[in-house]
Amino acid sequence: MIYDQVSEFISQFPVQQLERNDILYHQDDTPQFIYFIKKGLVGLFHITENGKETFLRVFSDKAMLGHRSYFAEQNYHATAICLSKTEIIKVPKEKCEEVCATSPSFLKMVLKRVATDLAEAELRLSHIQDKTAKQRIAEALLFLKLKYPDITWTRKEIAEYSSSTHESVARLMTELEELKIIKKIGRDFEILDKDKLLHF
Amino acid sequence: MIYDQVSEFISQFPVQQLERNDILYHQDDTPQFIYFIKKGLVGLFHITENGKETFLRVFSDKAMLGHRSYFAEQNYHATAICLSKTEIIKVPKEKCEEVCATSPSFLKMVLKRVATDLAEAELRLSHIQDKTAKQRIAEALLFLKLKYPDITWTRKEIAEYSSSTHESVARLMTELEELKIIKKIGRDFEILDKDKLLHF
DNA sequence: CGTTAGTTTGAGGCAGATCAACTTTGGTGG
DNA sequence: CCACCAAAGTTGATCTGCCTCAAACTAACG
Repeated sequence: MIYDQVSEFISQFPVQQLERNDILYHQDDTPQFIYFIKKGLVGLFHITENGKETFLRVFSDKAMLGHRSYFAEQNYHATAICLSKTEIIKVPKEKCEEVCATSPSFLKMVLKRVATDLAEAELRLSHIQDKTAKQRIAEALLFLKLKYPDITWTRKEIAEYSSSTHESVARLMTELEELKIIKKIGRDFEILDKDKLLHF
Repeated sequence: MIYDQVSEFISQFPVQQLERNDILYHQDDTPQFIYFIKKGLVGLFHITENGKETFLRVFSDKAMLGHRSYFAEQNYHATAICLSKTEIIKVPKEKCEEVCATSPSFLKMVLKRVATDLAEAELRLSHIQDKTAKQRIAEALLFLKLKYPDITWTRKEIAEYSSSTHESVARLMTELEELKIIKKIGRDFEILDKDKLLHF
């Protein structure tokens, strides 16, 4: 775990309290920090010229973010937005160089993380060809709700994660409720039958 | 450049001659080597259960491959296939550990490469939502032909790179020829008007 | 040449995006 | 604590891009 490895080091930096919808950094900005989540949830979203959003990654407790751009030596390719109350530690990028220099195992862990994320992104790419929108939405419901059960995911977020639209998500959720596979609770929902949802 | 950095080290390993369609490694296999291309072209393809192929990455002279799986400590998530006559150097993975241990700058360069590829994959994901199949095919034609002009790309390869079908590629190419934007030459083609193709 | 992998073209169908109108939810401020 | 209202969700109707299937053609290599 990267966080545990560097927890002592990052404890020297102040913790910042953020609310839902607060922005850590904007697409196209130049990296100044690497961020660590002490507690909370952050989403990474890419926005195209004509306003289409794609939900790229989720970060939760002890996750690091901003590292991809930093190590690629690029501006941020996406925007990081808080999905809940979140406690963040910002490490100035100059300090990161110190860590990289002193701890080669840190680099190796970051590389492992990024290499894993690359496979995930490429498999999602392949997935889009292969599965119907309904299947992708079903999988997004499973992934988001099982992994992050405390968040009331909006239809829009689910759609942007599954490469679909909020209308299609609403329609499928109605269908899934009739089949007793999920149960809607206000704007939230719970999963009643994992297996049926997985093999939908 | 990673290759130049390690060229002396890898020169101790034999060069292997491969032909078009030869396979470097198969999806799901466990990594045993890291591969360096001395000369030639290799494509990385993911195949889903029901046989849909996605063209993930292209590797040319001096490129490294197999590193993602090695550093993620995963089996290969895709298959590497030669797109032309290719000279390959295979470095056993035990030897890689030596390099990583002795050369921290090597790790940093690999991390930069993988972090860059991650952005590219995620932007392609976002792209699929945003652009029509025609636009994506036009961009694939540009990318593949301008960057690797000596290859006669098949319609299938272009389709798998642009998340489309070989029929749609053929149709668009006919249309683009009528508009004098490209010119078909046997199975190959050349680009007559870059700008029009880019803004199609 | 003959063979086969690759290409082209047509016809048809449908998944799911889009647009629009209406309802519900849940936070907030009086 | 309730009333309000903006944001989120629902549902219907429509429309079309492009995928799929099929069949005929042709380039290129041995």
